[in-house]
Amino acid sequence: MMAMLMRPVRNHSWNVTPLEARQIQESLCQRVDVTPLPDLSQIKTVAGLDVSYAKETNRCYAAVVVTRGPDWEPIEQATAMLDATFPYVPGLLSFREGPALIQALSMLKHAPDLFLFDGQGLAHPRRFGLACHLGVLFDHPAVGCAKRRLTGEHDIPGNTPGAWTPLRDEQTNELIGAVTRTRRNVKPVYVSIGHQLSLDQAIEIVLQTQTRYRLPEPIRMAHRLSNEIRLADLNAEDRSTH
DNA sequence: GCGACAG
DNA sequence: ATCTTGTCGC
Repeated sequence: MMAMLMRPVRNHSWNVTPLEARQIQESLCQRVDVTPLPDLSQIKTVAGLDVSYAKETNRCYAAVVVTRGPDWEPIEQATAMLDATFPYVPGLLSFREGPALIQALSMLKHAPDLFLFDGQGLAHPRRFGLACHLGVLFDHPAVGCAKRRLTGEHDIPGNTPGAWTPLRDEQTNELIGAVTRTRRNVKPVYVSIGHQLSLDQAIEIVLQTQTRYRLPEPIRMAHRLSNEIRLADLNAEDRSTH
């Protein structure tokens, strides 16, 4: 029998109301582990994860691409198509994308050393963004790398690759992420802890997996793959309907 | 009531 | 995020 290597060590109902979703976040956020990894150089493979959607059908197309450093060439990929049962609500993204991403991860034959998500981790109103959520469910190292801000205040980082400024909760002054410049003359990205590493290490992962574009290579590849399977699915649907 | 708001 | 053409700039 084939062992399922990538499966959550804990789970919960995904068929919930927005109110219940917030309660789950407030409960699970206590399990986020910000202990630094003992040795970042032991991270050999990074999985980029992303989801695209079909406007009409509301279907989710999840993609995970496992890459190996130092060049971050893809070594394995997996996808999943699932109809969304939850709407997009700022702060509750993981309840929309989570089920499809979990299914895609379950298809992998090799466990990546770390998950890199297209979204926030701790830089979230309840400190439990997508990267924290799946990191905790899989009990696996995870990083959040978002293109836009969800919450927190910050200054603009210097226009030099690697430059970053703290993203803080203005009320508590808590450090929740790092606004990080990956390329000169390009808008910075929002990096935050997902699970089982430090903010410095999360930043380092994003910078190391970045090549010549704004976003880390694993995320770019997952983004492309999710779009590919979506377009393929929509084309197949057209051909069967006509 | 008004503005903000990952994907 | 998706729907969409061309267009400005390195």
